Amino acid sequence: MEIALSLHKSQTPLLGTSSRGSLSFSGRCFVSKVANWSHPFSRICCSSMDQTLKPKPKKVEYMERLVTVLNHNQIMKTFPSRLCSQIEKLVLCNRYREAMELFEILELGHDGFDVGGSTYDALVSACVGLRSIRGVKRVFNYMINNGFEPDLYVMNRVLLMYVKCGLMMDARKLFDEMLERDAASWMTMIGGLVDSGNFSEAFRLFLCMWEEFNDGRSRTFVTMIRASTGLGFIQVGRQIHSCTLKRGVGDDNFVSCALIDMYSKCGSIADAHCVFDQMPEKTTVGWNSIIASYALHGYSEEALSLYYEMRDNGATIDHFTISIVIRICARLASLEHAKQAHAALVRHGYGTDIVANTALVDFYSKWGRMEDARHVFNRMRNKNVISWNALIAGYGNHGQGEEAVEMFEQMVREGMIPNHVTFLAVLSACSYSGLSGRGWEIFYSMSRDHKVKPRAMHYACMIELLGREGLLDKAYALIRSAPFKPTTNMWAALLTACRMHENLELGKLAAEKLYGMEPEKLCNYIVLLNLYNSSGKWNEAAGVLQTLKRKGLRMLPACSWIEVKKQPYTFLCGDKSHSQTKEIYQKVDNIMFEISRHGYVEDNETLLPDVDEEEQRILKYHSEKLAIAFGLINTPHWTPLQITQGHRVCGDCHSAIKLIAMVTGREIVVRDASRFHHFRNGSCSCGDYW
DNA sequence: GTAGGGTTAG
Repeated sequence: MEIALSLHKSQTPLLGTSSRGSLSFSGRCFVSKVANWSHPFSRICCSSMDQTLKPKPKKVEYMERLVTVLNHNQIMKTFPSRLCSQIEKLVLCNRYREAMELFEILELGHDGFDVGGSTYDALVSACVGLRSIRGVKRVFNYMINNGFEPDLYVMNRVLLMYVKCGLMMDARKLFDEMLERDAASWMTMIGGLVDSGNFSEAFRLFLCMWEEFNDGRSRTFVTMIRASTGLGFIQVGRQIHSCTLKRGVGDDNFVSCALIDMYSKCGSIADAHCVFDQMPEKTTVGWNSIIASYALHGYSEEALSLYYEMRDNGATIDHFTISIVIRICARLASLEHAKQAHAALVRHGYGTDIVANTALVDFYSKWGRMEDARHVFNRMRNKNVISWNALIAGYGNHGQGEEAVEMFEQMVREGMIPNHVTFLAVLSACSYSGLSGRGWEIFYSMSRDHKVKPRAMHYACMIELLGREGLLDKAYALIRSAPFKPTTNMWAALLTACRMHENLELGKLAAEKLYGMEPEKLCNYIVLLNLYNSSGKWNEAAGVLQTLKRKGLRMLPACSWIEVKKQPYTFLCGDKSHSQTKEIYQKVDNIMFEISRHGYVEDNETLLPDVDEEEQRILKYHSEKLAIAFGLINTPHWTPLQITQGHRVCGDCHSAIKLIAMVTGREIVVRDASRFHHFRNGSCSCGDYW
């Protein structure tokens, strides 16, 4: 075995092999007669996915009547075998629900009829397809009651079903109890561990398996490459990579794609590209993997040009490709490319794909084009929790808090189970829109009604909500009442609220907590500095400045850029390097004059009170303002301006841009690394997000 | 002879 792994010390020792050839875990041996095991099922509660299989009273009546009629009929003698062949046919064409309905007739009318291996196999397949624990329990009970000894194949299928349903405890129990195991049993179990995020355990089992089966087929390595990706240790991934080369499966398409993904997620885009270059045949999945890799590392333009290269090379574009491209467009704020991707989605026949459509909802939501987002969402035939979350977050981030709450309520009514992201979206929507009462109701309902434990982010939302209302003591009390150690997000929310409401004492406390946790983070000091400045506490402000100096923390010059005719133009604060400098400055001055008539008052609060007058003058020419002026001069009046900033928008700029959007009638989208700020006709709906 | 594998969305 070529792989040497250093796993976490707290792990229990490796599996041992008992004299009977079965594995023992933690000293306990789980060998028992397979036919007797009914316990894995007895503890299983019915999955919600089983609802459709639950016979309705009327349906039972109908079935019983049907069976009674059949019992009185001569057909009865030949009927079960016909039923079986019908079940197998239905499973072959993926009509699992109907297959299980026929099985119900068997259960009701033919208990005692041993249907035979192939039908059991088909029935387990149907349950796997339906992810139905209750179904497999029924099939298995029928099997055991009729004296059928499940063979290895059927056992593997049941194991797979547990794994696919995420019931890893049951899967493990079954796996331990299996008298016979082959490579498929091992890799099903290991794959399940990888899917459930238990990567080190997956490696432990893999090492055990390797002693028993030296299974060097490509699909085994693919699973272990995924495990390396999950572990995040590139060295482990490299060792698996070298194993694939030694075994001669390094060129396998599946292996290559898994490797591209692994190298990219472990931080090496160069290695990922190297694997891609060496692929003998560049498949769609290969292209998708490399495009996604570039996108993951923030190389959006490169990713997009790879997509065009893929298209030009005649590779098949699939729904994965389009989903990735839409995501890239969201990051580039490129409406034009996104529209093309939307069209390609429909043209290639993936108009109903849930992931691609969710990516579109997300794209339009990020852009603040909520009508478009809603339109795509409404047309989706299938929606999952992520689709709902994207829409709710969209409404929330663009100031439509009531719509966000409404969608949340509709989601719950329709039986979709909200997760922690849903609550983050709806709570921050309540916070931004000042829906305090509703926010609290939802916060309390999280663990009570939806069994979702509030995390630090949810607390931070509530602290922000209280902070906006000026209820700073309550916000502080909430921090102290949290059942975990308060995080930086929570203190930062309190500090921001203190700055907003000029509460020096609490602000100082929050800032000190933050200094302890993030001593090198500049913005924590700046917020306190501004709080001191606005309260006229010059000595304290000077103290903060001294701390900054001592720590060598400096403000980086702000930088923003705008794309005009596919060409990006970059501006620094007070930048004079551009050839149109004169016009740009004139435009900024004009706009400033214009918006001052609409109530804009320049914020004279400066971060560095000791800079001279000339510098002060330059500092007011924020990079965003210059970029917007450039955009106003060089783009047609109907196009929205997309400004990207390398920093967080400051309060002064924020109100200025809002007013510029109003007086010029232009739509302005300002985005930073993680989120969009959207301004349209003077209404702004953005807030800080973590 | 069957089953276990890669890429996408908040």
